[in-house]
Amino acid sequence: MPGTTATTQPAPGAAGLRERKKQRTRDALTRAAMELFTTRGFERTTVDEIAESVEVSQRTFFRYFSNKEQAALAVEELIEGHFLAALRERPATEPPLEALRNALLGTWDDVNTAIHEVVPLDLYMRMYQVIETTPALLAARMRRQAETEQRISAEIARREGLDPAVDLRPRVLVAAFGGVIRAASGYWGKCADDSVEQMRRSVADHLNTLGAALIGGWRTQDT
Amino acid sequence: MPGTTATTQPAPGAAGLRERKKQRTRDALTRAAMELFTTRGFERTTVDEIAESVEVSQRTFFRYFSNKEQAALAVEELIEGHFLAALRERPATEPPLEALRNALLGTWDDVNTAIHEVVPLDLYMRMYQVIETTPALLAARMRRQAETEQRISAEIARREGLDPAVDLRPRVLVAAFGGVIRAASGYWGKCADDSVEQMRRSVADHLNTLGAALIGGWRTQDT
DNA sequence: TTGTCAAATGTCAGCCACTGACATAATCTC
DNA sequence: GAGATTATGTCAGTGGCTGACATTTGACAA
Repeated sequence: MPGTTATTQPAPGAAGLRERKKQRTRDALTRAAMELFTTRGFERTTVDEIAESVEVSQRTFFRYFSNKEQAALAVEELIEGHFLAALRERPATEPPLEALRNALLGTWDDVNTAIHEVVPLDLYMRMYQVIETTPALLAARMRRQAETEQRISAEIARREGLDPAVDLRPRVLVAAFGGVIRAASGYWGKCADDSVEQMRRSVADHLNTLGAALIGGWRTQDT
Repeated sequence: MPGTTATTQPAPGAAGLRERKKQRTRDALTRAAMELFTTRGFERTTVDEIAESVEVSQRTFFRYFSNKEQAALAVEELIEGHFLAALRERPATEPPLEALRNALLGTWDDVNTAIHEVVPLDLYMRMYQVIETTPALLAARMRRQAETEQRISAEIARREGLDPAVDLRPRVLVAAFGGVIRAASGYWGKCADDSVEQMRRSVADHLNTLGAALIGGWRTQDT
């Protein structure tokens, strides 16, 4: 297999040639996949076609992606990875919802540039539409999101010094947070020509609404 | 295809012989599938094996279930169907979260008997474990849950006279509600010998917690 | 009962996602 | 440059899923 190069963490600057080559084929594969998915549709694109267009064997494709869906969701995975990293670096003094909010809005630009290193933005936007209308992709996405929410909850619980097995508040908060994101991006997806900047504002607004209901610290003793 | 007999709505008493036969094979298939999945595991069970154990062709299996996952999630689908029906019948005077809560707790027993008409309860409980540990099933489940949450949000919005495209509160509330359910059932799944009754209590408790933050009506003018 | 229609099932051929095993070729390390 | 690592190609095979068509089975009326 192509070593365990996490999709979310491209090697810093210049690792060995081998690593750089792997990163290139991975990017080429995701890009080719997205290109094909957006033109021909997800199910009407075969893995062989993707592999062929990068001049790589089908087997190699499956060494980079455990399945066809993963290639389609590579960018979203990248985004969530960035978000999680940002969250971990929020100062411990911020109350939960504020940390989530700031992590999201604070890395918005970083994320955009990171995406752009792999695919042009409009390709990603078209891909977004395909995902929204392809059952297999929706399922795969939901699953990943559930996993991510799990990790986020764990991080929130850690920050607040709670036992996530007992106290459900982190989970509930994150579920609500996720709900806002999903609702907002669902809305965004429908207005085809909305800019990314607009979405940022939209999300920010909705998060404010949520805040009214859930904001505030949970710590028993305050520092 | 075997007509559009909704899985969630078994014919009342005695429809034609044809209908009854269909229902019987459908139940037999789900039961056989669950039996095999719980003993052999999901991926190590082939559709041919399921079909064969009911003495039906593989093709017929796929006329009842659009894919292997659906057979594994048939019971959960049944449950969510019941819940949604119950929600629609809650009096319009109840505020949102209370309606959700009452719909859930009020149909608990109905649901249990409905399940029992198809499979023994302990089989369902074992199946629950399998789902929790099988990626493909988690993905399929998440997807269905997302769809259900969507429908629930729509119903809440309707009750409250809100436009779901504009006002995100229904979505957020339902997301939080779903988060509680998922967290509670996740917890339930881990304590192998917990009774269903215990879970009912657990869910009820956690919903109370949530209530403190979100309960109350949203209507602009109260009746 | 019987004839007719519609719906359910079986059979068969085929596509495609995905995997294990082994051979080959490209980097890395010294 | 030799030898250890690691990525890639090739090949054969399994299994999910579908379309097409023939066959059976229950529904309904004459």
